[in-house]
Amino acid sequence: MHSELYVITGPTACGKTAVSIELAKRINGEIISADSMQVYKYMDIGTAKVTPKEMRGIKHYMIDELYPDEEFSVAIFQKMAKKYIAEIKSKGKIPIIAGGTGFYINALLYDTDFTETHVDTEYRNKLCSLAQKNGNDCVHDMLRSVDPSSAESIHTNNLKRVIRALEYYKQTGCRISEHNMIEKQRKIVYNVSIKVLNPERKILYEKVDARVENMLRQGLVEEVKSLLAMGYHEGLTSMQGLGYKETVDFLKENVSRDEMIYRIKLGTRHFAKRQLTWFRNSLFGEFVNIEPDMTNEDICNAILSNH
RNA sequence: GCCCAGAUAGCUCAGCUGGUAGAGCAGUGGACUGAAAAUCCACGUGUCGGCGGUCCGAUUCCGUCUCUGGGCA
Repeated sequence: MHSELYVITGPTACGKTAVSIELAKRINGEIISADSMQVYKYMDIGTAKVTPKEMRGIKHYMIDELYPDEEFSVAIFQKMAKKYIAEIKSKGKIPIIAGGTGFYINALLYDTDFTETHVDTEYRNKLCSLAQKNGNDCVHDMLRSVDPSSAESIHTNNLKRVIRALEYYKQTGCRISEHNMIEKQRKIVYNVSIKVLNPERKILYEKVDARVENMLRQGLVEEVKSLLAMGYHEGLTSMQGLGYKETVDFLKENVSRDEMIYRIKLGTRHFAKRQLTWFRNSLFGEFVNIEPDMTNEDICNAILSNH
């Protein structure tokens, strides 16, 4: 094993957690979670967070780092993860990045530059209400006038990204399209082995359904109730997570329990599909096909064999 | 047994008075560089239940059969 860093990723419910722990045991590693939701405290069932028992003594980072109302972003993730990589290495151990948020993994591996801007909620809200009043075209036209290239590549209806591009221009005076072009030239800064766990699609979807059923059995609804009781409202980014927003809708009696379950399963399937698109076209990880009868040891062998 | 209503894409259904079909959802592919479990885009041929008949031409009209609801006995 010549890699200084391992990445274990894959679509949700593919079995990353158990495999990464097995790998950590095998190579004397510690795990950094690359997951946009498991960072939050109190959100355990809905995020399928590793339990202390499952960890089997392997130290995990980037889990339970924040309260559900704290700001989190790819930039914060990158900064913290870099720190933890150094920490793990200094102990003579091997860092393993495990998680399904491809965007975060890329930012870390390519060491994307995020130092120039901050979140401007006021400006975002202003643009948002402008779009609501005058239509998405209005805001998109604003972008076209300052950054035609971005306007060209970002669809009018993708308000979030249109707003971010405008925010970037407002704060830096530069076009985000130019910034992105420069950042895209970056090379991976680690000697890393990137593995994408890839079960057959049909089996993956069955696993997703089973996992959702299990979450309900474990008390997802109670978890969401308790978050709401603690004052974490539905508008928070954390509460927009899969399983959380649907459960809030159920508790508000907007949808039936069956409808809630259907939506969580469906949303999770869609999510898994989006993740795979990212892994294929942006992360360029090596896909490891997972057969139903493979044990975690088998999968680790496959991960370690060709490197 | 009789009466009524249905039978159209994987699912739910649209298809004025006949010119071989179209939406939503599902599914698939894609984008993404400080909200990413978010946000956004693209892609719709299927014995129009079976068999006959009328017609230049039937998913559309007629007959009949099968099946599914509902009602009456």
